[in-house]
Amino acid sequence: MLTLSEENYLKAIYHLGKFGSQSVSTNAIAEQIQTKASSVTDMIKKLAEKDLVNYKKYQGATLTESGRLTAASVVRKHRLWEVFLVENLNFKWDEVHEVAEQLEHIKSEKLINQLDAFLDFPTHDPHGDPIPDKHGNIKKTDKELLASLKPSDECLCVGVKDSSKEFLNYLDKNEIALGTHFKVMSKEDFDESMTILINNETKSISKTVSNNLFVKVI
Amino acid sequence: MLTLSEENYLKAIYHLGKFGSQSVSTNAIAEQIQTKASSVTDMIKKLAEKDLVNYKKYQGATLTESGRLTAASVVRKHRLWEVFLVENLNFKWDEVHEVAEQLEHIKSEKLINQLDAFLDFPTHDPHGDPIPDKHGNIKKTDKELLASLKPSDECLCVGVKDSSKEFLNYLDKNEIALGTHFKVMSKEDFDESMTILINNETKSISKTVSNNLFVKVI
DNA sequence: ATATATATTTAGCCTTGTCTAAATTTAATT
DNA sequence: AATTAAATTTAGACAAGGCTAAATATATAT
Ligand SMILES: [Mn+2]
Ligand SMILES: [Mn+2]
Ligand SMILES: [Mn+2]
Ligand SMILES: [Mn+2]
Repeated sequence: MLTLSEENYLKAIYHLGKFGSQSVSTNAIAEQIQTKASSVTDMIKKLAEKDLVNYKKYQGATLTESGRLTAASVVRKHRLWEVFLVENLNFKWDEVHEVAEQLEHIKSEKLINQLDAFLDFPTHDPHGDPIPDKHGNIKKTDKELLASLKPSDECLCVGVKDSSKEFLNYLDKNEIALGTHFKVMSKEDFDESMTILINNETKSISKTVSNNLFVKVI
Repeated sequence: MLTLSEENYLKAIYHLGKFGSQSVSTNAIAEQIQTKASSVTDMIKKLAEKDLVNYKKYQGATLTESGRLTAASVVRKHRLWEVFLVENLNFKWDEVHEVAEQLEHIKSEKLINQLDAFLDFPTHDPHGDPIPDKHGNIKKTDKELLASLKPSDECLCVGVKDSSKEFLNYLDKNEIALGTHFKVMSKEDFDESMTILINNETKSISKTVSNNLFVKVI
């Protein structure tokens, strides 16, 4: 059975290295987990010992199959809890993350599978991120960044790349949520800002924003 | 903010010493928490430092008001989660405790208050134990041990004193649950076993059993 | 190819919470 | 009251997980 700390390291590698398939640097993990590189080295060694990561000195780490499965399970729990908080406990999408960071470490097969059923087997969390199934598989839907669209393109908002409180609050203020319909009106060459039509209102959004919104073209 | 371990020590004192009002011995805490007396001494000192317990060498510990409130909050969370697991996630009353032991340490005011509302403000957990309100108060209902009743007394089962898996399984097997109606038919002088009427069936139960069932006389 | 900068690892220390063994205090018996 | 037993505390050690500073390896720039 893994500790909370070990689970967090596996999750970091999972997120930073394409589900753990790509090598992730010590520094990147330290940044993600808000710790020091030296602590990361220690922990990676321990995880390698337990056959959860592949590690070669100075070459970063990837997840083993066992490590990937564990990380996916933690992510699954995180996202299912986020759904529960929003759907049943009146949390807003910018309030769920910290609590889910705690709940994702609760150990009970039955709990998570029953929660999954209770929520009617959701496929995505409140930020549009896919929920791994109990075998760690995610079926990836095709989505792209709003920034990549051209004038006259229409799409639905299906996810956020940055799910920081600040960005989510910005979206709330501008009445942008999952499912919101966008039509690209124009794109400024100078700074790549966009004018888009939302609910019959035109709004100008910066490149930073369009680069952090996932959409599905329709 | 307290650690998981500190919370568990406070809870132990709360449970062993009448909500922490009575002095609890080092050994009793060690037994409850499954640790060694020397570890308890260390932790009690730390909690006294933080003004959560009153401690005098060799005299055991009581909870301060602050400690009592914290302990009650942990117990509140534990019991609310138990209700959730039984009511919404298909857990049986003998399956909830271990998971609640983990969930009780999740830190979020909003989470627990929303959970309380979601469950419609339950007053008792699946074992009949009262749920403290957000101020740590419990309104105690009058209940007594089945063992104290006399022939011809009738009552409803309102709680279990021992909520071990073994006892709960025994009750399941004998179709005894919260709300079950009992009528005492006779009491054996020799071993204090009782014959009671349950669902029009007479059953003989040992003193051990009648001493662990809380009932409300009607 | 060499020098410099950056990334990573190592070494040594710290805190939390635990343990065992020894010392001390309190409780129980003679 | 003196002795023995039991409970409690102290002393010293350890593992987990973290940190800082120093050493080493890799990457970048001259
Ligand atoms: Mn999240
Ligand atoms: Mn999310
Ligand atoms: Mn319980
Ligand atoms: Mn209970």
